[in-house]
Amino acid sequence: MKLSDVNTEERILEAAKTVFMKYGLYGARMQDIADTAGINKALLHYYFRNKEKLFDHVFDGALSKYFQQMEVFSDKSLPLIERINRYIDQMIDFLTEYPQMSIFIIKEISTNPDLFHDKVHKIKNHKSTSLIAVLKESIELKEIPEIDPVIFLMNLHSLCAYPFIASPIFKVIIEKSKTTWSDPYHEKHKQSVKDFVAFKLSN
Amino acid sequence: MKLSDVNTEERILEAAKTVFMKYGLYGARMQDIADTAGINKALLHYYFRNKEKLFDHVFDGALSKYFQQMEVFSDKSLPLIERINRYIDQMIDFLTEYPQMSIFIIKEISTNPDLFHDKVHKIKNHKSTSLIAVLKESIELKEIPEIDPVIFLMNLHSLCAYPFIASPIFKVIIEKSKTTWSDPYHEKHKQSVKDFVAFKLSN
DNA sequence: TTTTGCATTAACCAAATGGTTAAACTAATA
DNA sequence: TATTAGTTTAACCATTTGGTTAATGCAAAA
Repeated sequence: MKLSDVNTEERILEAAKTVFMKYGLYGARMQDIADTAGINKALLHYYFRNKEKLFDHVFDGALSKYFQQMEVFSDKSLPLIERINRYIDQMIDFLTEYPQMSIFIIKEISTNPDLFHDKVHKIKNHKSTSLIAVLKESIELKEIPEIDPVIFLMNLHSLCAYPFIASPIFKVIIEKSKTTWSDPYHEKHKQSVKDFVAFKLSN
Repeated sequence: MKLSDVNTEERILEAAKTVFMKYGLYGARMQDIADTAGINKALLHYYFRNKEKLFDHVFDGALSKYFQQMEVFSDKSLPLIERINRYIDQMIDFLTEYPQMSIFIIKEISTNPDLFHDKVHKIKNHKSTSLIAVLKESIELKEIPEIDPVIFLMNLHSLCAYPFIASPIFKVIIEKSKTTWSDPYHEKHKQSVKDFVAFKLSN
């Protein structure tokens, strides 16, 4: 086995990630991925039998990283609000690093919902305690007000993820009314979500 | 001119809307649109020179309808909170009717941000008073707390639109913890956003 | 009825694209 | 050095796809 083995596969996956994230499954071109990786197109098919196999690798990786962010909900050593606040920090940091992630996942899922169903189930089984269950428990223990856990989860995700998804729209809407959407807003964004959580969960 | 003229063009646009919304510019197939409209593929190019022209028609229509929802912000005859609450009702009703709308617009914009910039500018000029400006004014008049208008606008949009965008994800996450995401949640969703607004804008 | 001009279609084309093949290269191994 | 087995490539193939063309249909005008 040559040393370049790992290297080539790595480079392919990195290139695939970039191209798939930008154009999606349909829009991505194998030639584009090959060029980005600096290799021959046939070599793609040598390492990954076909486009779908390659896509699956990228997509699974993205999906698993995405859901990985939610594991903090299960950390029983922390108070509920603290868990959620950490999730907010983590998730927003994560999305700052991979701003295309949400839109990429959603794009593919909305185009092909069937395929998605199985994949999430496999991942979901790893972390047994979901936020919904945790919330229900806390409500029963009267630790938090009687909110609807599903609505709350939805609102929480919305506040975290949507700004990254819709940033091209916001950039235009906001226009010159403020400077670039960058660092200062990053923290303000986090805080606004935390405020929302505090508002919803305080007695 | 035959009567069927208008009819055919209508049917093409309707079909194009359906197919483009589902697959996006890249993924949509002219043959698919033709089949959906029940006509020959060549007829598409007779009415709309090429794919992009046809897409533009659909996209422009979608974009204009989308931004049209925000016109209520300019209605000076209503108190600010009332305007925003109406916007929430309108927007969520609108997205309930066209659940693919947000993801469609965002998908295309994120793939092709340049083209988008001009289009919004044309539309934006029509409604002079944006929510940001209105908020700034109200803050100066001490009618509402000193919130960051951009953050607020972002949060508001997030809460309204994201649930529709991410509904495939939520459907899986929620799973059997609740029944289908439908009518009862529709109103609950609206109310949760209104609660957020009340929380943010009340002194 | 004949003509005219738009509407519609079947057949076709060129380019793009995912994928294959057979040959060439390369570095260990015998 | 010769062999072997994995790696990489150029050339090629079949299919898909946006788009064209030339012929046909058809309703109103002449």
